[in-house]
Amino acid sequence: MANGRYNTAAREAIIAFFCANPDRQFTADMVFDELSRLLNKTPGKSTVYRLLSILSEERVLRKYRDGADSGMLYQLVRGGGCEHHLHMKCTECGRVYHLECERSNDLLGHLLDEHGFRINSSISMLYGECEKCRKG
Amino acid sequence: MANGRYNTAAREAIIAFFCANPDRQFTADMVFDELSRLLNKTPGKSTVYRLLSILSEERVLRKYRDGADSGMLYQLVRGGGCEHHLHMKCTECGRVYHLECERSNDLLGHLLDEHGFRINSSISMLYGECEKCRKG
DNA sequence: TTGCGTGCAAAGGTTTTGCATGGCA
DNA sequence: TGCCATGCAAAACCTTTGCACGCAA
Repeated sequence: MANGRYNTAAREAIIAFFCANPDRQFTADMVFDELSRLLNKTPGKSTVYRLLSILSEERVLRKYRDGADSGMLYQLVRGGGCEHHLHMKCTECGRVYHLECERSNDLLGHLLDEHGFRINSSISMLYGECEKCRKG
Repeated sequence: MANGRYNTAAREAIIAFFCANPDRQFTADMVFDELSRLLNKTPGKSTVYRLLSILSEERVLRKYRDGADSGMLYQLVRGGGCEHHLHMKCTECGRVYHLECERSNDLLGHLLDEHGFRINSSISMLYGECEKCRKG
């Protein structure tokens, strides 16, 4: 590989798994369980932890915590532009929505201009219920 | 006490400590260290953990995690109304600001009416730099 | 052939829990 | 007096790390 890393089965499987679930996030344990189901030969848990850390450093994944109970969570980093809009995570289904609407960006400008707060969108998260879950 | 709990020195000291620092948040370890400095007789660490959990259940404190590295954090719950506005935490100084401005609330209404998202303000947090920290 | 990747087991840090004792009301 | 609170130590949990071996390029 270009970056001085080898392209192994475990690495490919993890990337493929996250790409198949771009708007969801998983703990190391959940990834481990999924790989166990998908692959014949399951990588060890420490390999999963190591790959998740490496992929986070490479900015392929985002690593964060969420709420009071969870362990570390990992999610695929979207192509680009996420630093320019807010995100909202549904507390029911866990999906993350990109709030790429003008009103959200207006607020960020207002907070900077009038309140002096420079919000870092890529690490901020709003929580609530999405439409599907509210009406479901 | 009214809620079937006893009012002990450790409990009072923890509440007093958080009341003295209403806009900051602490790990159990930090609370333990502070109490060690403030009190002659320091409560054990497990007592600190237990009291922090109990106070969180009683909604005196809020218990949450933050970012990729931190342990559990605890912060005093403000008197009321926090469920009606957004909050912003400065990544430099750690202070939490209450965004009780019309524009923030407009956004919440917009997200509900136009996008179907019902944001839960009390568990959402924006991160960024506050004016003081930006200007050094 | 070189050096990164992997698995296992052990270590590390944080938080919780069991149990006997101590203290509030 | 009856519960709740506390301290200590052990357990539980999640994540990282050391080391020897395996495998990609």
